[in-house]
Amino acid sequence: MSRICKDGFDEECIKEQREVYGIAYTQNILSGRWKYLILWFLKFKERRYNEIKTFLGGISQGSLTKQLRELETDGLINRKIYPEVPPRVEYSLTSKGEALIPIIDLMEEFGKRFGDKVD
Amino acid sequence: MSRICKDGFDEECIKEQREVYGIAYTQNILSGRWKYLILWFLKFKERRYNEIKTFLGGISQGSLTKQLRELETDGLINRKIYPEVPPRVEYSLTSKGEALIPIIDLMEEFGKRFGDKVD
DNA sequence: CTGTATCCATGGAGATACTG
DNA sequence: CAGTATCTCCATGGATACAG
Repeated sequence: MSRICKDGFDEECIKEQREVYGIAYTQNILSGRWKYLILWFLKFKERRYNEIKTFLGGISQGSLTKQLRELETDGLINRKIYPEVPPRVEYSLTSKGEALIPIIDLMEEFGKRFGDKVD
Repeated sequence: MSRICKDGFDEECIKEQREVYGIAYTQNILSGRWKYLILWFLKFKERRYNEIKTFLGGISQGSLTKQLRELETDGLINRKIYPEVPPRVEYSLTSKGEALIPIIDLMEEFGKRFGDKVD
């Protein structure tokens, strides 16, 4: 993300630097086609790798693993490994990840209200 | 966006189809590196093409025009042309676009709270 | 089951030049 | 001032094959 703000704007925008940065930050950690959906799916309970994969339908393993790693790196989800055979890994939201849920819920509402019907 | 949901999930997810679709819809109309920022910038007042361009800093004309057209097509912003010389065009939020502002504000808050400091 | 490694296709975004 | 038209580049994501 390149420079965001220049000078010469009205007072509403003075605080701009920080506000704009906040938006960009949030957008960045949510960038990726599946992250909103993964987070939304995790809000109910922790889920295993394959549950998420099935839920997302079309995603490939490579992509899913990558998205999951990014979410983990950004501190949005926990990854808990059970030393069993066959392996079991469960993903859950961190508190930071949970703080994102209200945003996703709002997006859901917006989409239901304004999106073209899907039925 | 490919298929989203399969069957066989717990009751929290029954309504899934509609909810997930809502999220995907909202995500889609906000896809693009600059749209959140453009919307945020318009929330204070209507703005001219070059104001937006300057505000965004690094964006090229080609990209800006494209993002603006998409926002207009999705019904998020109005484009008002003043038949003057030199030309003047002002962009403003539609009511649908305004409905997105709470989401962007939440993202801003989240970013300020959890993002690495920028000072 | 839960990954990793590799390659390839696609689309978003920037640069540049031109126009009413 | 406010665009349009091209062209190019690169990151993201998907497919496929292989592994602990």
